[in-house]
Amino acid sequence: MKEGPDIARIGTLIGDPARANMLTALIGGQALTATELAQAAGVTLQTASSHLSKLEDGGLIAQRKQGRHRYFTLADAAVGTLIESMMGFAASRGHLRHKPGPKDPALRKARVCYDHLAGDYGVRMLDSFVAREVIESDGENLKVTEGGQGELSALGIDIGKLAANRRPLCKSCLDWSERRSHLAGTLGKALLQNFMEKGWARRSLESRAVLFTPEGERKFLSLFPV
Amino acid sequence: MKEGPDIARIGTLIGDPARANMLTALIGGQALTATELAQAAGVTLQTASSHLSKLEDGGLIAQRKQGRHRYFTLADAAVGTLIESMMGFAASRGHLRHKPGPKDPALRKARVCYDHLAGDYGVRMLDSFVAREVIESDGENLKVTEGGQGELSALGIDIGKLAANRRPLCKSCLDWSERRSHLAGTLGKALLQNFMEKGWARRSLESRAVLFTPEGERKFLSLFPV
DNA sequence: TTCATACTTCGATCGTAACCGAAGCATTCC
DNA sequence: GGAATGCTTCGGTTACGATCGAAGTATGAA
Repeated sequence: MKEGPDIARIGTLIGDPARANMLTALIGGQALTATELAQAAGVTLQTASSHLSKLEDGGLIAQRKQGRHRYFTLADAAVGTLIESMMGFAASRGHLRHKPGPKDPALRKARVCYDHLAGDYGVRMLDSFVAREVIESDGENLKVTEGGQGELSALGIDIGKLAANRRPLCKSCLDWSERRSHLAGTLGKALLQNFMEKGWARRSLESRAVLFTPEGERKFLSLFPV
Repeated sequence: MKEGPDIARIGTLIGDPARANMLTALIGGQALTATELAQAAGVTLQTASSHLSKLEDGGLIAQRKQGRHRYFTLADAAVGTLIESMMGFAASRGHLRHKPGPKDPALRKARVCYDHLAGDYGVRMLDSFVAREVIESDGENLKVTEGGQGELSALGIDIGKLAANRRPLCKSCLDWSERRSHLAGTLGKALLQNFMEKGWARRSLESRAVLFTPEGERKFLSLFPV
């Protein structure tokens, strides 16, 4: 009867809260097991299994067997782009899931986006890298410049080791609170880890907020000027 | 519990076939009444009314009362962009709604996209306009050039009259079969109308296909070379 | 071999939302 | 005024899918 692409089908796939949680858990780019995804979605393993097979049938995710684990990832970059654009759109309509509260400002300031830094500070860091030509952004993709490698290793980041990983080194990730991009990928992960190892910041126990110490905040801000 | 934008909510809104049909009917940019949308969705007026209020609550559509009619439109351009990107994505996963059949090639060749020409011929026309600098495309948006106005009026298109309309003159619309843009807006509508008035083409009665006569096809192809 | 872990499949329950008939407003036409 | 049109609201039915317990399969460890 009707012609054209079936947007209702992918709408339905994304429309279930459990599946939406799984997909958002996967936009970090890391492969996750069924058990981890069940936990992220807040459902039992059986239910998660059913959701995962639906997402796979729909072409949104892919799985890779490894021993007795099954690692799930987004099928390709297009899925991540779609999810991110939907997040931006949802945010623009005021469809947020969090209840406004005292911890909200902290979340907007700095929080974990799966494994890397997001929020105001995350955006600021990427902006600063681009302004100082440590990272160059040719349209969509991000790349560490030749000169940038030295600056990063001065911070204690071993680029060569990170590049060996199959997960992309740099990735831009749309920030729903700032509506701008921040740095994801293994470099984004390594940087956040670096800050925590130096004692500049630690993860909040109750939420995804990243809490900076006074000294850590001072160093971070001077390291990444606007 | 969870933070971030609620993509599940807009997923659910788009995920219902009736609502998806309504939204796709609206991407042409024209305002439609509840009755027209009910017909497009294939449901009764009561059901349509319920869907429309949900879409409005979700910020996807807007309504305007006019006499005893209510005209519905997409809330803004961002909604159109989202729907189009979802259509492109759905097509890339092979989620099409039409049953493959004899009329399928005809649809890919030329069809109506609400009120303008889409498919291979639609893409070809826009490409040709851009190549000959009748229309210029600065990134996302389309604009008729100074020199282009003469060429269009030679075809029998009165640009001044079209520009008076509140609906945008030029609009690019992503083609799900070609995965490239074609020309929408009042100009796109006027051109298709023009072809049909000249007897070059007519709409198929069973589907959205546009059927060219042998002579019309010859003229069209020579008018819009690749 | 036996046990443990990781996950899928089956089966049954349950809640929600899509659906339409009927009735209720609002606006316009005669 | 009354009738017709356009749409919304209400109420009740129905169907689909999300959920989880229990059982089944596969891989790895002891």
